[in-house]
Amino acid sequence: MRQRATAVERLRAELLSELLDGTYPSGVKLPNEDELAERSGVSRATVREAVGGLVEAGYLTRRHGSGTFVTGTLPRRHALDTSVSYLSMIKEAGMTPGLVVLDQGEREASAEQADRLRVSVGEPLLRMERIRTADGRPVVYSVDLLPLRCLAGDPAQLDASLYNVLEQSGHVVRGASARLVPVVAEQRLADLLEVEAGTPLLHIDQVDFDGDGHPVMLSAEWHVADAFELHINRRAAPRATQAGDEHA
Amino acid sequence: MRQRATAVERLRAELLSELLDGTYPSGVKLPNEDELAERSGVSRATVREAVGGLVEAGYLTRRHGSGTFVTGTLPRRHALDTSVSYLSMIKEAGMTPGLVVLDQGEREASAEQADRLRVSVGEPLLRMERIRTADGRPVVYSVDLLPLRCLAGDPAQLDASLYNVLEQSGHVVRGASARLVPVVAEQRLADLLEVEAGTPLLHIDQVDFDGDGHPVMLSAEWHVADAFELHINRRAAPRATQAGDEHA
DNA sequence: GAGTGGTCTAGACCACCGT
DNA sequence: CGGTGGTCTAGACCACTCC
Repeated sequence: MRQRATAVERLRAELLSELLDGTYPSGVKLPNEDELAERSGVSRATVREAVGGLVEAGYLTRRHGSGTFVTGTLPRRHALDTSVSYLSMIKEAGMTPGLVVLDQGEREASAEQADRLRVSVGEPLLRMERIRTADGRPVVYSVDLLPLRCLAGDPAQLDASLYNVLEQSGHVVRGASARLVPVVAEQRLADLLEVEAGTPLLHIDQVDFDGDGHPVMLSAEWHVADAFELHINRRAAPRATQAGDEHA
Repeated sequence: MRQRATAVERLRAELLSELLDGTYPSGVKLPNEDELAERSGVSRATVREAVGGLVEAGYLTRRHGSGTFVTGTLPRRHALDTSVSYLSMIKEAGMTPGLVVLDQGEREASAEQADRLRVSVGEPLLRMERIRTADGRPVVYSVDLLPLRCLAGDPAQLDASLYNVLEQSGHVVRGASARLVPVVAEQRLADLLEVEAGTPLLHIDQVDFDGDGHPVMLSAEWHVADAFELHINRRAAPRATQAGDEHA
């Protein structure tokens, strides 16, 4: 199940560790790409790929002709496009995360759930209904569903993030497709999240995928709007060939 | 001002055109990477980079050992992480886009606006207040602010997308940082968007950046929730080196 | 085993930045 | 001008899929 990490992944993880432990503080210039390559015993192309991932994630900034620099301000830690674990998002926002399990049990997959998880109808699923808190205040109510056979070990031992549990079972979550829907809290949600009925909430309906692109978890979440800021970083889409590109 | 397109960009645009014009219909397998390379007169690395962008954008799917395939169904979705122009998003969703200009004028940058746009307080800004429609129905109300000096030509000639206008002025929008806030429509917004007061809306507060990373536009938008689906594709963040990666 | 994408190398030249 | 990132090449070997 475990696969040897690539040179790119190893170098990227090493660089990130050095960024986090202060070896390269904010604003400083990294060694140039040739030197990083030589130092790590890899080619420059490998360095560029490793560094590129950290640039995309916001840790580093490249300046053509000048160098590669550690990003001054902290990257958007709670950016919806990159982060996947709310536990770490809350922690990195400087708040104390908490978790209240409202319900934990086994369900059979409905037709729709089976379709989205690409399993058979009736497949046994673990269902977790929880509330996340930040500094004691409810911020997210969520219902997660995942196939029991994706889990190794004792399902009762589910203290940590479901992402960690999945990872220990050989399913590293590599990405997700999420649908965003603004809603207003009806009475039950309002009570759970300790807000007034009618308060605007952000509903996120999400499918998580592992490294092979297989769906491994369904998450339905309701976020309190002002608990902490939800950000996304957007990139321009690729563009087709068009006329008029060649004239002066 | 015009910069020669790279081989990667040219090939990517050419492939995208062929995807859109039906040369490669849904589900079919693309020629393999060696053949694409030879056919286009570039190296395989260049092909991989061009194709990789289209995979990220969701047009293509790679299957290790099998080939690269045209993504099956193009879902009607509003992918907030990749697209930046709503005009084209609405078009690509198969609906007819419309635009109603409520107000267009010049304002001086406030302290907060100047800070976010990195210009001086009082800098003249173009302000556009508009409503986008899809098949005649209001879907987005927006207020855009951008420095007048970012614009070339006649400011009265603003029929097209602001992104196009910026591009023709030498500021290609390459990305954006957006804050998402679920809200409920107060009376004025409800009237403008033809919904009832209290209807949940998604508010997006955004800064657009050009290729150099300089902010070029502020956008405040309010989206009708059920007009079409708002999606984001999430990717796992890079991870630092950790213990326990080497055991069997 | 043949075909394909996944990773990596060593080296080249270009474009941009600052002095 | 030297240093840096940006682009690209030609080729190699590996890992996976399917026949």
